[in-house]
Amino acid sequence: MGLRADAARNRANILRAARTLIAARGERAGMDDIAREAGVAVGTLYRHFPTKADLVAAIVEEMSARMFEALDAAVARVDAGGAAVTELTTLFEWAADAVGQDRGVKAALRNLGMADRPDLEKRALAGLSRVIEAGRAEGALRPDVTVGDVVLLMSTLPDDDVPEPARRRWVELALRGLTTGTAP
Amino acid sequence: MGLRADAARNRANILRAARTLIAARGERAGMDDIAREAGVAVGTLYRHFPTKADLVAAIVEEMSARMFEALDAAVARVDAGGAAVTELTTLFEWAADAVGQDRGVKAALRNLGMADRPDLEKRALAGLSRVIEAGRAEGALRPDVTVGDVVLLMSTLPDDDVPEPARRRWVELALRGLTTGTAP
DNA sequence: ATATATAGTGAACCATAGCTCATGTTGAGT
DNA sequence: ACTCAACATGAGCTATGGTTCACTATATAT
Repeated sequence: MGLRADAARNRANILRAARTLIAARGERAGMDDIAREAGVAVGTLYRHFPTKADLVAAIVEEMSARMFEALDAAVARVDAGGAAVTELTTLFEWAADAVGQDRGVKAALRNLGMADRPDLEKRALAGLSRVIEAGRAEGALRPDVTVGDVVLLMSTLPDDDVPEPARRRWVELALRGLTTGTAP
Repeated sequence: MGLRADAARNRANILRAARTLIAARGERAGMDDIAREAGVAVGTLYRHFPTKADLVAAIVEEMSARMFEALDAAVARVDAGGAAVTELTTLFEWAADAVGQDRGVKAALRNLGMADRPDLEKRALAGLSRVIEAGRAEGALRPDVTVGDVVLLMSTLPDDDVPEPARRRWVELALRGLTTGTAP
């Protein structure tokens, strides 16, 4: 068998605490703080995650999972005949919201560009490719737009030190750079 | 009279060292390192700059000065009848290069948005306004583009952890969001 | 019920980095 | 030359934060 019952419970509590604190304070969240929030001693924390980097990686992976859900949903809608630009817009807005609420998301977005998990990266890029290809076929996206462009833009989404309306405006401007729409 | 001869010399050395190390390592540059690079003891460093924030502020101010030169030159060319979009492009490309070579520039760019030095901020925004207004008049910039948009985009320029060609591509995409040009 | 591997505890360790201060040095005015 | 305020020095203080480990507790298989 695998984990002891109490160990499993603690692991879950640690992840929940880390999620909360990293969302709020980013990597500035301390190991002692996370342990206290989880109702656990530091040593226990280190039993489950031998290093802070490991813990952060676990959280970032959770973020990535949420991103995949959003991406998969978008791809599904595109495959069902939905407008690709609409879906791309939705994705950007989803990311902007996520970045605003959770400091860990930025790291997850960066992970898309740089290869930390080659397998997942492949999957993400494949999904995005699907959407972008469709958008180009529709003539709604400029013909030279690549997956790299989208990843590049997403990974430079403004942090949450930029107020919400500005972040939304940023998305609007970024999308204009990708789409074929002309000025009003 | 003001500074003693040796004090002035040391101050200059400190600023030079700080410039170099902050350009290379950003705010991660340590006070001890800067002092050693300047050929000076830490205490001397602290005599001239009572706190690290003060030293960084001094360097950021130097960066701002360089930015002003670029901006003023652009404004002058626009006033002389130059194309505003061209100048805006030049500004973005200048900033992208600067960010790539110097980690301190990012902080200086952020200072444009947030008010740290209200007087200088006013001047920067006035200059940018001039260029943007001209661009709109030419019909080369979309009518709804504001100074805030440009500052917003500039402050999210990719760091130097993004390779050079990608940074340049980013500028291209960002400018597309501001200009009226259609897809090729 | 007992044994024991597995897990938990938290005080202490260590490295880093900003900063201080008692002491020594020197530029510049007389 | 002499003086002294201004300046420089650098060992060490302090706070922070990741990490360890000797010891204690307990879940679970028998």
